[in-house]
Amino acid sequence: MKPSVKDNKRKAILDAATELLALKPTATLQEIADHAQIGIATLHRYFSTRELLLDALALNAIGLVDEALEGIMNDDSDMLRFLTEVFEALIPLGSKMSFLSFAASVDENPNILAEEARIKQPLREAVEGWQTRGLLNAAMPAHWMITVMYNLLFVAWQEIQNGNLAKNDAPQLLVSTVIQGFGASGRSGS
Amino acid sequence: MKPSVKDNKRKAILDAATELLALKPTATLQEIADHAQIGIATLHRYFSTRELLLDALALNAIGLVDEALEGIMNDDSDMLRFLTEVFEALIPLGSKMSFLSFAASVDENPNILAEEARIKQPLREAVEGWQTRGLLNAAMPAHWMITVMYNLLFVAWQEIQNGNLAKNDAPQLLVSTVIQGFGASGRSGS
DNA sequence: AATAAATGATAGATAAATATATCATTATAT
DNA sequence: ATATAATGATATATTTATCTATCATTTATT
Repeated sequence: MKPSVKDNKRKAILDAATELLALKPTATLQEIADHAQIGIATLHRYFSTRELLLDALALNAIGLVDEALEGIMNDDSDMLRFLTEVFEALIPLGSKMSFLSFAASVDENPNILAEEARIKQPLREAVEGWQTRGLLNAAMPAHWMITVMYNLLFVAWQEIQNGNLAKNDAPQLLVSTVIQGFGASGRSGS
Repeated sequence: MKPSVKDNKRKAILDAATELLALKPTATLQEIADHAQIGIATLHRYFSTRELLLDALALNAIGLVDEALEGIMNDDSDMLRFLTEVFEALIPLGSKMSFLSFAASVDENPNILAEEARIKQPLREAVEGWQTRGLLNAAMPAHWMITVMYNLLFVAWQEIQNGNLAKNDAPQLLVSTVIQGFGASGRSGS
């Protein structure tokens, strides 16, 4: 069951491709091969068509998110800790998240749309639980909160790439942003 | 100085093209023409090459944002009102905002990058002022706040398009999200 | 070291997108 | 109503991207 060297290379290609396509969705196969530092012939050996590559990218992203969320259980006791762990796990996957939302909606692939909804389930259930408990604003639609959080994962990833945000600061900043907002800590309303 | 009928059509094409490209950056000229409900020959008459079309899209987006922000002055007295007005003005331009950030970074067009920074200036100055006054969290990087707000403009626009969010609810929801976050209204941090 | 597998560069073929040109039809203006 | 301008459909050419095939070189295996 150990991943072969070929599997590793395949994963490296997928990672590089996702990274580039998240920033430049119109990248050609040649550009993708360059970014992955391989010849275009090799790229074709691993993924015979662009369409197959895109499908593999989506499946890879889903698998990585599943893997990252594995083991992060919500014991319903400590919301901030749970959120921090989720963000720590998912920020490095920012480009994958972004690609997923885009590619899935673009390709209208129902399979991938379903998977995308599935991987959002844990966070959705957690949010709804916290709303019931009065920890989160019950008047705000849960769907909006989820959407915002997943989008901010990509924003954070991008800011890290651009050198505007320290990797280690990102999870806390995200938690603070979504829970408290930008308001001064004491009070916030008018 | 009145816009001619041809200018109006030109703008209509730009609007339709932005809308489509924001959702599907890989759209072909044929798809853009279809979405704008014109023949591809007419599209070529207005914009002779794809590159010229993309440049025009960026310039149009910048002009619309300028126009939308015109007249919204920050009197430094009422942060929530100012933010609400900015969001009311910019949410309908969500697809333009999104296209701008993407196209500019993709094309590496320095002109557009500069304009993009310029249209963010008013909000940046306002945020920094509010931080000084203690209305906003001074420990949070202003750059992060601006980036988040501009990204959420597109998210809100998208949610409206998808039918998940009422147009009239969006500005308030955005203000609430960025100022208070998702926390229950009373208190938020641990 | 010898063998097998994988790679990259390159060339060529196919397919797709973009760009140009023509013409009949529709809309607009006067 | 007529003339002018704009449009859309279509055909064609050109460019670009994708895909396939070949072969020498590099890398891995034993």
